[in-house]
Amino acid sequence: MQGMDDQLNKKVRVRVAPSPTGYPHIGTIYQALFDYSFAKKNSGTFFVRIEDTDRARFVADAEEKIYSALDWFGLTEEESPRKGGPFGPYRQSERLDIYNKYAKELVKKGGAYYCFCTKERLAALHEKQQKEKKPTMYDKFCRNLPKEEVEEKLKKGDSFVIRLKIPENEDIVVRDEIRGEIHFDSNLIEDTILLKADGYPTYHLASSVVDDHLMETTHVVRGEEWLPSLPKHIIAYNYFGWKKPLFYHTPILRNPDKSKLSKRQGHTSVSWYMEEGFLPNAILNYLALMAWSHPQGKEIFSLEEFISLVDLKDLKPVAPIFDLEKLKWMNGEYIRMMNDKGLMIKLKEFYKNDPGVLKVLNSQESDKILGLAQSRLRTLKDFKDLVIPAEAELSAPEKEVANSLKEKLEKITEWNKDSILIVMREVLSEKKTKGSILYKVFTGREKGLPLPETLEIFGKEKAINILSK
RNA sequence: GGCGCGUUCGUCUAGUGGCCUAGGACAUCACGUUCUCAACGUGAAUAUCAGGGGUUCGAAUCCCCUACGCGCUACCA
Repeated sequence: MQGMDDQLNKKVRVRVAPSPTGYPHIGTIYQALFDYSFAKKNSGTFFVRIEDTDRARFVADAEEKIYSALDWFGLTEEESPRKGGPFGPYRQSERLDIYNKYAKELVKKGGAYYCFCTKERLAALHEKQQKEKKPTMYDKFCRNLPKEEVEEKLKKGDSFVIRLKIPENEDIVVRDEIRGEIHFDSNLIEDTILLKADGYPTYHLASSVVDDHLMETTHVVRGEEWLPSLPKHIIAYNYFGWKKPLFYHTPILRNPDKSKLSKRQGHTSVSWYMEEGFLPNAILNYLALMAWSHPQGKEIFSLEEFISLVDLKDLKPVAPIFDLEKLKWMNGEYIRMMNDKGLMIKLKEFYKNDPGVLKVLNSQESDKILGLAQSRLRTLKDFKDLVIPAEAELSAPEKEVANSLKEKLEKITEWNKDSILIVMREVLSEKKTKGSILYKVFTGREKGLPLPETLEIFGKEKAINILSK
């Protein structure tokens, strides 16, 4: 507990550290939500570090997209490559000399060593280990190479990596603040690579140790998939003699089949949620619920409320299945909580490239239409089907209903929703049909915004026109 | 295979030794309202708390074992 007190005495600094290897992942937002909220609660700093050390998977505009995703959710960071800050640079590819320096320092301290093994040798080794059903891990071949031999190879310009020297025969005890103490047998931990042959660091050196230390991260919030490598990081911290941050491994989001949330089964891309008309606050609320529950059991709560209540140690260790249905329900709740103006802004933004819908939104009657639509939306995307009729062929009986309706509507002298409703009822009882058929006639769908109200808004002429088509 | 984490309704969960014959939410179904679809209201169904052993007067809650699920096991993060 000593460690915890120490950390709390320092200014809270938490980070989200995405890799620009694709479009922003909902999991990154999930992490950022806890980071951001915890930082705000403790008047700390939330910052972004871009982990672009994997050149093979690098995607050029991914970083830009990460920022716009963060902004969209209102989880804007204080320090980052785009904003700068006192601990920069915040892009790992610009910190290569730093990692290099610390890797070599670790070698000097005896906590790491040069390894000249070829990928071919490693591949053969793993194959052999697999055949023998032994753990596939590095056999420490270069761990005790004579100094002179190492010097010579380096001078010759041989390709090398630097590996972490894992102590032998030790019970490594690490602490995850959510789960408590965890024990690992050091003999089962690989002498992991810290610095790659291309001079780039791996996560184990750059992110988890050097950067988090140099950037004074106090609380590391990261996915559960990192738990197995925690002992490596702890060992490295110990070699350096650095004070460790507190570690929180958040439960991973899962697909309906329980595997790690993936593109194939779930929706992982932030842009998908944007395109489907989800509200950022609703998503955040839902995400918070995935690893945390409100002390009073509330399910709907604002970011502000979450910030005021959140404590990282209350996060749950159980990996939840991401339920899109519940998210949709929640999104609908958020839509219903908005005032007319707020909803209008969201809709105009969402449909900015859709002239058809935009025309409705910019019309005189838009407020009334929004009022009718609001309780019928689960996502912003639902709005279009409510206001833009579908192309549909009417059957013979449907045409008959349409004609009868037209005839009666034309006779109305006082055009309002009550008189329209009377006519609708007449038609329904004469033709002995359900109300849905009236909707089919007007909208091409068997459902829609309440007809008396919408027809009143449209006016007699327009209503008759629709039926004349 | 090895190591680690996890396990309460289909799903998200409440629950920290007696208030639990297990509560809430989503989804489902029914009813009410009704011009359709929603929204809203009421109600129903769904969990032998993974299984088995302990500890205890008493266990979903503590301990052990087993099973199952997931994660990791890369010069990815």
